[in-house]
Amino acid sequence: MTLTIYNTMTRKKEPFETLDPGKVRLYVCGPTVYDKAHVGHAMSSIVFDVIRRYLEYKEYDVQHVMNYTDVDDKVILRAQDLGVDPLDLAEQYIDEYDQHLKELNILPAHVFPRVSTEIETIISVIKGLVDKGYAYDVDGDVYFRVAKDEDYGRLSRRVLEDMRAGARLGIDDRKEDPADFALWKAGKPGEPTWESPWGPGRPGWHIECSAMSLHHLGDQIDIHGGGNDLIFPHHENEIAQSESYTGKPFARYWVHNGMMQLSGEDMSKSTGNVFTIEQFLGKFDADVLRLLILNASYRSPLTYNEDVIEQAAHALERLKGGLRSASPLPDLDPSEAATLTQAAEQARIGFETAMDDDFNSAGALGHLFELVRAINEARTAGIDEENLGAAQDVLCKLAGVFGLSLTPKDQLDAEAAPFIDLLLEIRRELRTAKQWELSDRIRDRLSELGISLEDGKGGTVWRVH
RNA sequence: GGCGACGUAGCCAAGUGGUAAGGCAGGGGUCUGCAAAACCCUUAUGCGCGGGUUCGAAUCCCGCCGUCGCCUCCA
Repeated sequence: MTLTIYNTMTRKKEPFETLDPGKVRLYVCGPTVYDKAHVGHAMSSIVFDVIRRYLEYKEYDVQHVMNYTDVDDKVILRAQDLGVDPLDLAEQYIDEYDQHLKELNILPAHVFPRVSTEIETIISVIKGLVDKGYAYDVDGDVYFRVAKDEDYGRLSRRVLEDMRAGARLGIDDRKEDPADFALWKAGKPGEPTWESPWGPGRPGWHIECSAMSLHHLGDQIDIHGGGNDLIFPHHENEIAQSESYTGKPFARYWVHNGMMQLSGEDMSKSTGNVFTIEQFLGKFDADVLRLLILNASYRSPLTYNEDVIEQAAHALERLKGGLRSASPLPDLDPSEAATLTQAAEQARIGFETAMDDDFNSAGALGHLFELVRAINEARTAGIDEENLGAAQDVLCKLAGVFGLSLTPKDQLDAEAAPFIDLLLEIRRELRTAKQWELSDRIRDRLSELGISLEDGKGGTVWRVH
């Protein structure tokens, strides 16, 4: 089966072909670290994590780079407000985001470059652009000469003329063209600055990604990702910079995730202000956020509200339910095993077919649930552990492509288990004696403490809910 | 104003020409002492509205209505 990927550049799904066979160079634009990260940032990281996991599932060797923008207007402004050093502030949020990536079970990129550690490359790229006539300096600033790039605007399908007419900010008449953008900004007091051929200053926003991608992945990459809010101007400008500098096509596939709908007062009410990743993880499992995202197309805007979170939480319970252990019965119809094996195989094929179609995770998820049902049916029929386990392995492997851990919530201390078992033992005797009131009280009280009891044919099992 | 998305059941959502996946919620049932979980049945003759093309349309075309994003701060 062939993987097809929607390419923002062509606005079409295209068969996926890599520059080097079996190897994928993946660059994803990471956050500007000026504040706590919110679930929208998590969405982007999760989307590209799943893309990476699926590529690796298909046995591609993926080289993944994600940057942190630690030098930027927003960081500087925020630091000035707080009266702290901008780089320290950035460092703090980078640490936090690193932690979030772990908690969200996102595979770490192979390289996490930052502006502050890539100044050398950035300056040499800017220098190259100036030498080739694609950039010019004015009073310590360096601007990209948009007019010199005849392809400018082809990713966002914008016409240069319209952009000039629509220029909103005060026109800076030191620029040759209102559409020209900054590669290097002359330093101002209180800002972090570095020495450069144009005097002390700092990089503009767009140049960092061109430079980092070039530095860590080479002149050309397979996939460049980010939120669709970055298409213009950020990615458009990256293309202009990179291609003007190398003279080669930059990224083969431009992949953009849709925005999580977070703005507006209605939204803050409906979510109880669970916006930051920290807040979300304080209340819900990381798998819930994954499921919420994977249930929809990565390219579409995503509804984010309390209902949807609840639904995802319930859906997660159902998925986990598929992993419960067998309760084998002796008089099993032998065809059950064959039926289950076939269901697992169908789920695998369905999953891959969906994912091959531009990472259709919602379609793929449907196949996971179908497998869960088949597993549950087989368990009810009394299938043996080995056959059930084989199907559950398929479920886990496919769920793993989604980065779902499906692990139970923080299990109680191991010390609690014997006491729960003791209560169950007493309850069993009470039930034998038909002391329903007392036995139900144990069940109800345990439930309040977060332990669910399930009375089955083989006895009572408990789990944390 | 320019560019671009989207509108499928109570909610989320897949599905780009062949007769509507999946999840959540709801209803009925099996199991159970009662529950829970699980399983079975059930919930859109219908895909924003109106036309058109076609043997056949959620899917293609035209118009209208509505929601949203971007237009040099943004994952």
